[in-house]
Amino acid sequence: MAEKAGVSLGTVSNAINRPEILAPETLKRVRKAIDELKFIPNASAQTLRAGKTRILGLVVPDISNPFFTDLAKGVNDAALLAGYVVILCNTDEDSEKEDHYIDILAGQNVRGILITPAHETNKRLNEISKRGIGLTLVDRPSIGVDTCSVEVNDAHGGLLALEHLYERGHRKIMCLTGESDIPQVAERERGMREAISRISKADRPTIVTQRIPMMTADSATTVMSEHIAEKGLNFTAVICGNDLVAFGAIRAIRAAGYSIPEDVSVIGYDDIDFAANATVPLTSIAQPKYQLGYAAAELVISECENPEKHAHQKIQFQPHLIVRNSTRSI
Amino acid sequence: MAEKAGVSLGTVSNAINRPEILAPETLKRVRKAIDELKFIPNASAQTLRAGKTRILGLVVPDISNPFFTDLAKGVNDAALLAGYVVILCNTDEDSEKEDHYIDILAGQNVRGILITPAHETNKRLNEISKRGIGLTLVDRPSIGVDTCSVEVNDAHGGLLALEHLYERGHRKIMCLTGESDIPQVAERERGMREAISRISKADRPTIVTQRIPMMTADSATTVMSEHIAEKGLNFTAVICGNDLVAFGAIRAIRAAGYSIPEDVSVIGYDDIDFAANATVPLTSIAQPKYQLGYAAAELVISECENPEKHAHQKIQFQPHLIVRNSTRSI
DNA sequence: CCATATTATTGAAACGATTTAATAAAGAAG
DNA sequence: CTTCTTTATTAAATCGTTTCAATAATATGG
Repeated sequence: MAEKAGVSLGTVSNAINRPEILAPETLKRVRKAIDELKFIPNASAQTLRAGKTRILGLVVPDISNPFFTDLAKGVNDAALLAGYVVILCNTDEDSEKEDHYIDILAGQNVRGILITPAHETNKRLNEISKRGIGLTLVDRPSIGVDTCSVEVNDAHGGLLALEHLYERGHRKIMCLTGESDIPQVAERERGMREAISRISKADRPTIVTQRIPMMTADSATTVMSEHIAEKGLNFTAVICGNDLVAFGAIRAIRAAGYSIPEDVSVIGYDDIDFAANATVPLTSIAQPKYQLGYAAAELVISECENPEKHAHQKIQFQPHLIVRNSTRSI
Repeated sequence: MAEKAGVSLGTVSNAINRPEILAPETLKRVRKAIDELKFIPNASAQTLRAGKTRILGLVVPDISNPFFTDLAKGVNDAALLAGYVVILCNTDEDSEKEDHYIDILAGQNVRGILITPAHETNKRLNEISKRGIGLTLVDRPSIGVDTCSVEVNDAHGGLLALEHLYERGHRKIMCLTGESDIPQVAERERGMREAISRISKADRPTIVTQRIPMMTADSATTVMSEHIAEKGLNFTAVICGNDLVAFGAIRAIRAAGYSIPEDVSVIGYDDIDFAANATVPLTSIAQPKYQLGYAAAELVISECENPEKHAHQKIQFQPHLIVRNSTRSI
């Protein structure tokens, strides 16, 4: 240690953390020694003593999905500004991997965790808070857990999608989405039902729901192909769980010899950057991805820095419809 | 602490790290207590004792680019397998941000750093190694720095692109790419020159190089629009720095009233997932993105775990051409 | 049945910082 | 010249783990 300056290590600590209490002359001497020895405090020791790091954990189901990429960017930027750093955890929608990562993050003493749980709210989440780790749910409502959350009005998104198709004359609509234990999926379906209930009974469209195991293009292609093979094209429009799913569905529909939007209208969700550049520019429900991440990071950080006077809050953004060429009137 | 099992903390440590030396009965008891108390070892304390963390830093210029997303996924997966965790740093191609992140990572005592430097090799990189932090260059040759590197044969990629266009009759080719201080950009141009040199002198195509400040779609659109406005369409094909740049270029070309591939052939680089689903499915040079990240992570980890008998190595992958609809014969 | 070898567990030191209480030195007041 | 403040510095405790030497318990052999 830097007692090359002829002082005790307590004084060194003071020189770094409370320079004002040192005699100017001593301070100068210590600083010189610090410089000469290129002394850099050991973060682990500091953490161990203080019990808190400046690390956040971000747990997402699929970092390949540009939605989460943009979100992660928002988180990173907000974190950097506050002097935090982010550990990225990709779960591939696998609950076990999710749990494993949560344990690792807890072990790393992260100060806060931002998570989009892959499935229904994870039991482990309660333990996180109990451990004194900040927690914010991202793009998920906070049901059953007492935390902050940042979400988008999914019911409204579902409603927008359905109304759009209804107005264009579609009466047989497929909903190609994830498992119903995903709160978000459930919410959007609720919004769709709400939209339907507003329509006069005689004219109500029928919905055929097709669930896919993973929210990826490949998964969507497989399920859609099977559906068409078994039941034919028993719909004129598809509402997809996200844009990747929409791309996958389009691929399958085309492979079966149909065209978009001539034979089938397709609507995506998230409005990722590529939606505009897709083979058929994709009609989609836009969400403020970057802002979602940014706001979420600000929330956990505020919780971390001021745990006692922190009140959990829920920020909700509104989605909106972007009409492009993948949907048309019939 | 978990002396609920009625053992000393030394025994708990043994139960976790060298279970074979414990009496089976004791082991069972300790494990039960660990479960019940949801005990997770404190990484800071472990780190303090061991003098080393199990954290890697990944520094990339643009996490929004699916190329880096896939790469990051590879890094994460390899890291998870070895019990490491990854801090993600996005620099937006900004050297200052890059330096700042490197300092932060050093302060966090990361065990190793994986970096794709935005510009010419960063001076700070030498300091990293000196500090005993593992270092591997990703998707960049290691010039001037003594490290491991994982790269793709960029010269060959450039050659493939040029040969493809030459074979299809293109003789006036634009190269829309980044600053020449990016080694990768330089390498690809070298490959293109090599391809040209193989062609009989009379028939050699001319190359007009247009550099863009950032490797993003927006940046490409701006530069391409300006070029067309000033000089008209003085080329029949464009070789782009990456697929995002290609999308941006296509947007500008279309906005100017031309069609792809009728008026201009466009070739991208990276073959990101969306290349196949793009408005015009994009011809591109494919790189093994995930493997690149995976291999890089394995390299740093091996360096970290065995610093003394580690020999720096350079892994090189080969790119290959994927022909789609954005290029055609003239 | 004792001595020795073997196995299982424990106690204490160490890692590197922060922090608090204690001490030493200097200055002011009586 | 004491005594009391004030200021500057230090010694020691602490954080949660790992590790090694020491001890206790059990088994083996003579």
